[in-house]
Amino acid sequence: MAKKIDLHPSRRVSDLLVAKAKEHGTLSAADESTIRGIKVRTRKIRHGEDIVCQGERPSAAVFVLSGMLARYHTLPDGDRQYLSFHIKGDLPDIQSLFLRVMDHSLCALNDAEIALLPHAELCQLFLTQPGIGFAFWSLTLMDAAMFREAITSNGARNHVARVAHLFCQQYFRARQASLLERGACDLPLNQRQLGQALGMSHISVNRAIAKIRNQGLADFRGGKLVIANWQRLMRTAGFDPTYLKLAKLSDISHRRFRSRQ
Amino acid sequence: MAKKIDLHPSRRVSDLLVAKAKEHGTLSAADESTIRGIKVRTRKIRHGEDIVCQGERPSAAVFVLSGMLARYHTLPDGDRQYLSFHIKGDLPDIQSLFLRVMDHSLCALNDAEIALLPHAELCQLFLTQPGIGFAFWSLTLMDAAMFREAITSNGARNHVARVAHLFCQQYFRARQASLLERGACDLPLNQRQLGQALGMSHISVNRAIAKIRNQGLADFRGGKLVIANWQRLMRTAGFDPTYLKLAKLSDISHRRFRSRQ
DNA sequence: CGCAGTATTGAAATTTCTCAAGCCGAGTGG
DNA sequence: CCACTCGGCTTGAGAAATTTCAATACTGCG
Repeated sequence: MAKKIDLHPSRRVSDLLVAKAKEHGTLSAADESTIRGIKVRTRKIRHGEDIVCQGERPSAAVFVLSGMLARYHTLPDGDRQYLSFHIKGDLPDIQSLFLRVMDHSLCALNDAEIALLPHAELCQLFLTQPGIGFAFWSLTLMDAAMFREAITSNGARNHVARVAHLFCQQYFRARQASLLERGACDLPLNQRQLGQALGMSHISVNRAIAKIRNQGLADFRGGKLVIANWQRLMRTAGFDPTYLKLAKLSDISHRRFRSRQ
Repeated sequence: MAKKIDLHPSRRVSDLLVAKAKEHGTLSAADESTIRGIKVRTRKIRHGEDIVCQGERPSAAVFVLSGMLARYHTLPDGDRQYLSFHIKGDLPDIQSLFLRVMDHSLCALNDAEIALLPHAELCQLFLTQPGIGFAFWSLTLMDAAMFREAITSNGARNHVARVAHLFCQQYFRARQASLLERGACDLPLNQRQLGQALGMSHISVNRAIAKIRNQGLADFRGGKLVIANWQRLMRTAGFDPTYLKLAKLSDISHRRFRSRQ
């Protein structure tokens, strides 16, 4: 319950946020300084703790600084369906800006640190600098693309491919975020939780992992994912990272400038 | 392939579009007239025809005027995974504005009519009237909420509930769009396609439908969905329409006006 | 009338889940 | 240092769910 509040948000947060926005477009100097002007609070979250719950109406958006967060639905029988996993640099709930209530919850899978970006400030930001708004909009769209991929994975892939696909996605995203450590990345889940993400029993998860391991594709244990053969893993997963690649927005700003003249 | 192009886009399209945007916020007179100023082309699509394909980079967004559209992934083996179904008033691919390439395809399930909104115009619109941008952003967020719900449905619900849930969702949305005809709505899919949406075989779909029918909850045949007992259907589906309800945005504009002063 | 696509049904084959038991490694306390 | 516990991982085997295969109706339409 120790929700420590750090009152002097380090420059680190702004740097990260600017970097994130820059991934999706070129920021003007004004854009950048506006982003740096956002007043953020940081907060430490303990392993397993909920950050926002289904049904709530938060007034700030979460920005992940470290650790891994997950979104999940709570089912009538109390069981969970995990929907997505989030790493440093992600904004897992900007949609809360525009949706009335949370349709799902957000929790920390390990000890994590987040920054809170007040909705009011974000709104203001988007109104005055629509370019920034576009960058954030893009983020929510990639989110949707990941959900689509999950639908397909859970609906149409066999167990091994399903697990392999999740591995690929997490590994790929961790690499994009420079979070790899000697070919490995964190994935602080147990097999049961993996099953709750992939719509399969933990036994099936175990057997799928065993196959992946035995075929020398990857290893996963104790919350660490180690890739052994990336190419073959991608192939058995049917993983195509296109859906994770955002438009550079150079294109968009192009269009923008053109249409302004 | 007869892609008829209607060169005098009726006021009907603008009316619909304005109505759509108004669902999510209050438009100023200026906003409204700007929307009405968008130059649209309308197009008739034939049953089964693709409108945009996976891998393409469209330059206009689709607005559904009549008929039903579907988004789907094409799997390596050529099979399909349907991701969502869209009715009159939907904008099934605004995300194409910001994502580099389509990660999925869009097709017509029956004969349909669409309007094409050029990306350039939309961009321009969002830049000058961010309020409109917010309304459209909201739409993509509800999209994501529907995807989340699909993940949970396909991952955690049994066959009967899964089918029932899809029925509930489509019926609910059709009602919102005033598309009901004496308690029934169109759902121009066969059982096989239903299976490709829900991650189950067409046999299982058939048996699930049979149960739903025998229990007097609903009937589905020949592309028509008739609800017999809405309350009980919702209950067996575990359907909670909260995720389909967008923020009225009165709230957002509130925030906006406040933060401007 | 007959065709083509769709729906329905039964039964076998397969996958997946549930249940149950044993294992392993980390942390704890004697 | 060792016994103990706890959570997570692994494995086997029977039960249940699901898919596949195959055959038979149904329906709208030319």
